[in-house]
Amino acid sequence: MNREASRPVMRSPSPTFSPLYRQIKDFMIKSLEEGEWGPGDAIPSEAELAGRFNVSQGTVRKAIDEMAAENLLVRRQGKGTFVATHNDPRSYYRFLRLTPDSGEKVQSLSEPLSCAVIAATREIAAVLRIGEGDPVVALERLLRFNGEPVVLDQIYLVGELFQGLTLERLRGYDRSLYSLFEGDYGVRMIRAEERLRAVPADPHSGGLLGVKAGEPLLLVERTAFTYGNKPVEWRRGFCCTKRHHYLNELG
Amino acid sequence: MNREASRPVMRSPSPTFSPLYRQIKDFMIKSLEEGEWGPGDAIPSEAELAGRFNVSQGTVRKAIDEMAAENLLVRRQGKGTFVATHNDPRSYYRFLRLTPDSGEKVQSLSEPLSCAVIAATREIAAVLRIGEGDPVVALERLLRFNGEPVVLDQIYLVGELFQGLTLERLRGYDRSLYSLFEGDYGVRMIRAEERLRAVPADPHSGGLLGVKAGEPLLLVERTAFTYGNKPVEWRRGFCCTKRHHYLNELG
DNA sequence: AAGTGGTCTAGACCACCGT
DNA sequence: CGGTGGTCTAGACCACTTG
Repeated sequence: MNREASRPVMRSPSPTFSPLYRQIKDFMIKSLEEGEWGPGDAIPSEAELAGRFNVSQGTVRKAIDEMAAENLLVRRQGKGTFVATHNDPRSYYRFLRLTPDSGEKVQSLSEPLSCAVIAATREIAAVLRIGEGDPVVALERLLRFNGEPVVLDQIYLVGELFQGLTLERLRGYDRSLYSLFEGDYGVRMIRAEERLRAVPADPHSGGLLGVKAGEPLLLVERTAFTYGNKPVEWRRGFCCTKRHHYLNELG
Repeated sequence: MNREASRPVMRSPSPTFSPLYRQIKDFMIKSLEEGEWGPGDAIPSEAELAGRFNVSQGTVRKAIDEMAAENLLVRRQGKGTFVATHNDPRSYYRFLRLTPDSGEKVQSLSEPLSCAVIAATREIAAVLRIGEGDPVVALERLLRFNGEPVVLDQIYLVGELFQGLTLERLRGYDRSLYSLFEGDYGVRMIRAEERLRAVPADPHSGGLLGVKAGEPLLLVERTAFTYGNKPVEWRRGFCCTKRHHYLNELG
């Protein structure tokens, strides 16, 4: 990547052209994917990377800027640039949009109910892009806000990636699920899509959330992706929205 | 803003320090607020602005970059930089998250039902930060997807800003409401917050949406803001989510 | 060809963090 | 103090649009 001979650079009239900073970004993302730099680690300094890629600091900077905007990296002035991690208060609630109507900050607590390996149904297989019948870790958990049950989550994970996950392990963990996934299985969630609907409570979910069957619940279906846009989690969350709501910012 | 004498710049050990590019950004936002550059207009070129502010092009560029990231401006290579507008297919559905389950693109059509000036209730006044009893334009409309009624919106607008809005005007308009607000009243929505809940249908909304009273509807409450974070619209949307859902991307 | 935004460089200096 | 990211400059050249 320099002005001289040794460049993977593709210049000008080429359909596959991409600017230097993007090539560098792609390379760095690959480094993240391959675990060369792990969550929480400091990556090399801008000057170091500029030297390594034989480009100016400004070009490295632009690559890092984009990755920071995508929450892949976190910059800290004077200290360095770090691989983002769910094991960090700052990004702890990045994927949790449910909040109390009162606006207060309350403590949320996850109560795991069950955890088992099952065979992927056709629906699960389609979402996770695996084969029907392939192993899937299915877990159910109740999310409480200040002790009050608010969300019942039914979570399905690509079995291949989460072998050995048990109810005991989940029970002994006090941080977010994604923090555990990242730490124990090296699977980092970087993006998710959620689909929301209003549905009537069934006896099972209603019972756990303290609402009568037939009463409205907010159903949040989430597909979560790791590097390379690979879906690794599908979950259904049944939310009681009597005293809580799903908050979304439209930019 | 130069290295010489004539600068509003505040340097170094100052609690109110802000970098040059941010001062330029603030100045440009003020220009937008004051209508100096209207929606759809081209703003001066980067070189022109650099000369005007007496800074380098890179500094202006950084200011514009941020504004483009916030959807205030739109860059078009070779043509110029333009003030964002809702009257533009590209940003037409920027605030509409409801989509058919099938994933098809379908035509949505707004059917205005009523439009009147009312006195702000305590709740409306609080959200819009106006006085209780102040004039508010209240309008109700039905949103159809492929003819099928899907959303009933109850919309409240700061009366002072939307004087003279009538049902006839709404009926004769085929683009988005925000496009009309921007064109007829010079009020541009730049940001919104939505709060979602599941609620039982009442006879009124249920009737219009074709669901029985008591059946679950998705309630979307939106507060929309114009420049300076000023709330100018509050709306409640009752959505039938039998064949549609609210889609959200979590970055 | 002229004008716009997009990329890249080389170098300067500042702000912040740790030792 | 040295090392990090953050800001800013001046100038070069490329890519895209329009006339």
